Amino acid sequence: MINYWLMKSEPSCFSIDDLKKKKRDAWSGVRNYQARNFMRDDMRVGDKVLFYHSSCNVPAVVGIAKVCKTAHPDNSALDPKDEHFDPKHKIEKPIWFCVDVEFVSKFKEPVTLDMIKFNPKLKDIMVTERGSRLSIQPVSEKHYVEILKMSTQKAF
DNA sequence: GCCAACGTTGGC
DNA sequence: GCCAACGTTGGC
Repeated sequence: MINYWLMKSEPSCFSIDDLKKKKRDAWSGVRNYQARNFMRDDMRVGDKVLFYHSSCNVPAVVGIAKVCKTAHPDNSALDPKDEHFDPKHKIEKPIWFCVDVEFVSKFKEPVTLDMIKFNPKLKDIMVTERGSRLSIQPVSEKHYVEILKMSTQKAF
């Protein structure tokens, strides 16, 4: 039984192409408790991830990744020079966690936020809910499959 | 750059 | 534990 997720990243910071190049990487820098809890408590190896580009010209799901390592302490929080530094996070008492994700595929055409909003089958997906800022969101299998389907269709 | 929505912090 | 002030996210 695997779960499905949507994970947001600003492409200027870390894009699907960056992940493709690196093959796999730690999803570090999350400093939101709800998002952390999803990673720490619910994500398993093999879970599928919709890679979403946020805060950019065309917000969109741009590809697929999968979880390749379960949660471990996110020690970017230890580094005072890191923008995600958190003095409350200690080696012996970590607060922040991240999973590792592995590149699976990049869509030929992104499934844009507009396309998602326009598709009635996706009308209750979390990412289009008002004020939905959570950077890691659970996605139902139906929604996941529908977005995959859209990624193989021509965008009109 | 604006701003609505939401999360976090800290005084009380 | 309340809640005002502040910070952040992210679409537009």
